[in-house]
Amino acid sequence: MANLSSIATAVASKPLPAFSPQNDLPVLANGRVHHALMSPSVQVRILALIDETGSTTLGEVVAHFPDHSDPVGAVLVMAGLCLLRLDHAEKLLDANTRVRRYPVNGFPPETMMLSPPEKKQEIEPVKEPAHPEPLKLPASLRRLEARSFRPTVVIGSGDDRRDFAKMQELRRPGIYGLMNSSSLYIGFGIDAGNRVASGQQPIQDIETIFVITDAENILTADDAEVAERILWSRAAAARERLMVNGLPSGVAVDLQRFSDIDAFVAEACLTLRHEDVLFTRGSPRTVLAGPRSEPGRTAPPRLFDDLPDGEVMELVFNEGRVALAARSSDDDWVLLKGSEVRPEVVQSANSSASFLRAAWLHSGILVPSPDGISYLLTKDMRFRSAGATAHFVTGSKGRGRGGWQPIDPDGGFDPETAALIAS
DNA sequence: CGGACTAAAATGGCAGGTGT
DNA sequence: ACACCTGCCATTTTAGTCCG
Repeated sequence: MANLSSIATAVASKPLPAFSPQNDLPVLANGRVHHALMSPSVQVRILALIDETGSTTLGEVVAHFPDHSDPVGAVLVMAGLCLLRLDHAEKLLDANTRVRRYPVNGFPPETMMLSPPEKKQEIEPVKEPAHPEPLKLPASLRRLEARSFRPTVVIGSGDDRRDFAKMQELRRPGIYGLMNSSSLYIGFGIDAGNRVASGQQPIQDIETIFVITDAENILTADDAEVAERILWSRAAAARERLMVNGLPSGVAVDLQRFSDIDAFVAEACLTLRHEDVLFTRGSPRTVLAGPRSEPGRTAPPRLFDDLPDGEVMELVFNEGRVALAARSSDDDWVLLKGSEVRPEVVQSANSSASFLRAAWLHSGILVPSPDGISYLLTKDMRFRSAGATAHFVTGSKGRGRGGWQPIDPDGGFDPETAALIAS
């Protein structure tokens, strides 16, 4: 359930980080940087220096602060809070190192920077290896990269949607949800924060908005579109609210990337559950796992040797691969389990062909065949047209209604047919 | 801020080209 | 002759922009 009071409680219960001169961690609060090297006037003078021409250099900063013990340190403190950015910070710092606001016309993300330890991830300019030890590995060992994405979930009320554009960590590819008491809109944006703040409002009386971005900002726009389709499916399957928009299209994606993005979305869903926002029904495990497939996609269960409803059609393609589908009507096709699916997808194919391969391999609906040259469908899956079914199976366009030939399910001109249907 | 309008993109279908 | 791929098209859906 959407419960704003619970959100407020969660925020209020978080202890404010204590900032003291002894504490080396800089803190941004009420628009002001608190740190031993900073004072309000130093902060304002540095920013003014940058704003004169859009950038300045460390040399100019030093020249303008003859009375300051460590003006460069002050700049680094602000850079550490993502208020400033140093060009080519990976090189040696010198008087020519250029300093700008972060990222371009960035505005301090205001109240959102209250947890400096989290922000450490984004500190590019300050090169201080936090964990020097773990970097060294014995030659005999190899470190495996864990999955790549880590969600940041930010939530607010519909009335405050403009504020989402003020957070730099939301000004990047991400996904979002707009909720009122009965409906939910799932969307994605290349600039998620801005999209929420100034985009069209597709539903009435929005009470709650949440935005999910990647903490390391390595989620690309394409990844975000994949995440959008995954989140939509999860929310639709949860049946807690009416989905305003239809199934997003997603983009082409491979299995490993899909799995990484699914894990990213799963973690965000679990977070929303903990805050009592969405995904509150069922067990946490169910929330993490998500649905096996998109709602309405799985056909009704069929017993081992039951024949499917409708006319059974056969598609032979690609050097003898065979797929079977039951056609109930022109817009209701069920691809039967056991059907072969070509692993490859042609370049001109629509995104769904590759997306569904990845999604169904991920959930076990599609498995490699024993001989390894095809995928096999393990469940009856529903499609909206003959062309879409063929498109998925062959991984290519061009096989419309005509590719499917009726067969006689009771008997067979092909002895393998019955086994294929029943398998 | 939000509704109305416009632009852009995705979908499924199909004709036609290409290679075997 | 056949299977398969590409690219175009009409239609539908979604995103973006303007303006009161």
